[in-house]
Amino acid sequence: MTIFVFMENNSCIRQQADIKQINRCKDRVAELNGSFDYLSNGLELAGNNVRLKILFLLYEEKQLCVCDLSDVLGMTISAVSQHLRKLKDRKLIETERQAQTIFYSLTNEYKNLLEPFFIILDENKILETI
Amino acid sequence: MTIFVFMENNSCIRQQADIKQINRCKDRVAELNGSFDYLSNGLELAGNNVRLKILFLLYEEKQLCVCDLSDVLGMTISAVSQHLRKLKDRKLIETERQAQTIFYSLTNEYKNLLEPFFIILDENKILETI
DNA sequence: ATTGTATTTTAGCATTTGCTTAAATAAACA
DNA sequence: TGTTTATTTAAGCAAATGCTAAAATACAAT
Repeated sequence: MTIFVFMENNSCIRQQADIKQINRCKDRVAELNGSFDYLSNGLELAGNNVRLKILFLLYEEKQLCVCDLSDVLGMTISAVSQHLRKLKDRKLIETERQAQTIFYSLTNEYKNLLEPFFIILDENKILETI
Repeated sequence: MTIFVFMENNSCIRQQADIKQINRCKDRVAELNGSFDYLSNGLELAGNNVRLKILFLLYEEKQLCVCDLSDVLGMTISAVSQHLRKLKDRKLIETERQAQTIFYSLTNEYKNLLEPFFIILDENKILETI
């Protein structure tokens, strides 16, 4: 049985396009599609300035409540709560109730994933890294 | 000279709040403020599913043009071009013209910063890492 | 049961995002 | 010089985001 693989250049207008390269890229994107979704799902939330601070503070302090965070960040409790909800919905953080206070902490999953950044941040070495 | 540091709990309503902890957090946020800005600036863009793919493809292939990317991603050239513009405006990528084709590539700065993620993605080990 | 404390949720609104389609540039080449 | 090729830009629009202010919920303590 012969399988014909037509590597025609049907959408890229560029005439000198490297069709092998393009097909390699297509395969790669298809192969890693789930990982892209997972990663962008997390980075989308971590990319917000306020939420990045929240995530980092939880990394450093292990656990904090909305009220602590609203104080630290100088924001409304309601605003912070809404950020926490997004982070919780997507499993970046989890909750534990202690009496009347609800403490938030990083899930292990995302602690591991975001750690490379937190280490850089922790040492304030952003400018050295780049 | 004596400096009085009033550690009153003036905004967090929670009565048992750990004021030392809150002040430590406030100092940390103030100290790392520039780094938070820098990092969220990049992650905000990398957090988009399409742009994450673009960044990763540039990481793997060294350089690609809009047309290649539009083909690989199955998107309009215009749509991809607008993503590339954002990435270029914020210095995540840079351009080099070769004849009629404009090639995009990662800046060293962000190649280093995003590398931890790309390595995980590259090996498709997201599920092992977390 | 009632009050107080901690937090979430809802509705509303201005702003931003990401796309589409169409028009505009920019440089190579006949 | 005009045409082709590669790409960007602009206008427009639906959907998403992030906040405020007000109302609702959850649990503790009396």
